[in-house]
Amino acid sequence: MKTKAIEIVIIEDEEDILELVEYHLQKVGYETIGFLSTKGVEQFLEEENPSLMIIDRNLPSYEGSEFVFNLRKNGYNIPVIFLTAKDRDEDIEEGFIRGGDDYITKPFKPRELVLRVKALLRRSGLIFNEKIKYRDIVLNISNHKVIIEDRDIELTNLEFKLLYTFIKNPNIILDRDFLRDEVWGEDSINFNDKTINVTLNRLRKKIDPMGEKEYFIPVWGVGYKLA
Amino acid sequence: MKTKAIEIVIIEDEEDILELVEYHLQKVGYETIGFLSTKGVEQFLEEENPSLMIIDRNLPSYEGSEFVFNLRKNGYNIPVIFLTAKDRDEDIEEGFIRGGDDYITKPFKPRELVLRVKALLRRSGLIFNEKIKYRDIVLNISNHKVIIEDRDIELTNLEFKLLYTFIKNPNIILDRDFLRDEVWGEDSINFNDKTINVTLNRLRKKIDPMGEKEYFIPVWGVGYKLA
DNA sequence: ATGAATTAATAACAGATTGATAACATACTT
DNA sequence: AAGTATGTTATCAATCTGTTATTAATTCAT
Repeated sequence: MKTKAIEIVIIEDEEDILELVEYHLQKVGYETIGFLSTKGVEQFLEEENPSLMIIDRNLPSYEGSEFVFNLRKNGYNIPVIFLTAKDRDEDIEEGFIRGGDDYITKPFKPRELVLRVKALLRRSGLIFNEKIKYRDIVLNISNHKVIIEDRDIELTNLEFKLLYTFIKNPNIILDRDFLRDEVWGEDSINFNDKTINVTLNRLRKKIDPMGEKEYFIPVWGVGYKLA
Repeated sequence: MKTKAIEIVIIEDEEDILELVEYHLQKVGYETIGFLSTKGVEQFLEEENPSLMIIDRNLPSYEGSEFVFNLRKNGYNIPVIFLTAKDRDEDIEEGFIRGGDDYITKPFKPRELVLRVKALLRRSGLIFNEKIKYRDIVLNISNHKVIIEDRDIELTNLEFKLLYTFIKNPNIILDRDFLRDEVWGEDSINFNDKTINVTLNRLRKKIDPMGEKEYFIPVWGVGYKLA
């Protein structure tokens, strides 16, 4: 599983605030890059593809929300949080209308900022929780451990990927093509029909040896569904 | 193709606030459904797959953020906005930690609420369970589930495709050639006249065992019509 | 209106397709 | 090279689905 570092752009002309924000974000593991103005930011977005942007509105030479509006117009879809002293109702509305995803007013609480960043990243599909839970299954993404009812269960890499795929899409029928692409990769050639059956069965045996949980419901002629 | 309305669930025990929120959301074109407590909400989510949820925290019998936490545990990934009077720093943090996407404190500004809803919907615009309704039939395309009057009905893949075809074309006479092409595929060769009859009958038995609904009207010598 | 002809509904059966499982073979890791 | 992980094949079991046969309903000509 690929764990790409998450990089966050912060645009803020007051250096002490910039440092404060960077400090708190770095503390929880994000990479940050600060700008004192919007200058050079667009080029940076183009080259680096950062995951999120935090931007002040009162910036020298280019008002923050206008800058975001222009980014959106140019097709940039990066998640944006405004962090600004402009706190009138109209200001906040303007922030959203011009393409912001969240709006935090100064003075701000660092922990709330971090949580809002995390929530927005999660909703944007850029991070996943290190742990995912479904029914009584707990998946620990970082160490590939699976815990079910306080029992540690060892899964192979393939089995883990398969289970992870289902837990990301619970209650949805995943057809065999999708599973093949997602778990085995799109370039898997000469893919045997039964490979999925067998792998899924090995997974079933491990996470539910008694066969009483009915995690995976076969959908005849289509695929499986995690119930 | 008909654009699916966006449906928003609001859980709020103070009726005047509930009405106020519904009013403002409806004004900008969203469908809303209000609940005075969390009772029945989970079942509703299962059946209707609404696009977003707004929830108070001080609710009778079930604290809002705990409810959301439990939803997340059960695999529901619906975007959630807390709308609550609980405004201490720890409350807000808790809201995000338990799975909220946004947190608005009362008293709130209706226009900001609407904008935050819109922003969150835009950012979430990933996969929503597609569902189609006709009369009292609810088809969930993503899990092939059929719900009729609160009853889950199991259909085979073929039966589902057949029903889906009719629900896509309600009140229109579908002739046998069309049904064959659509459900069985254009390359189906040596197609027996009676196959459609039998399959349709099996479907009828399952979705209307008492035979009182008259979903499918036979059109003599032509095909069938979903009434 | 009546009965023959045509089509639809229904039940029962059979074959075909698919899934589950075990056993084996190969590939991969260390 | 040993041990694990994964893919392949074969067999069995489950469940769909198509066919056929029979009965019921509808149309149409008389």
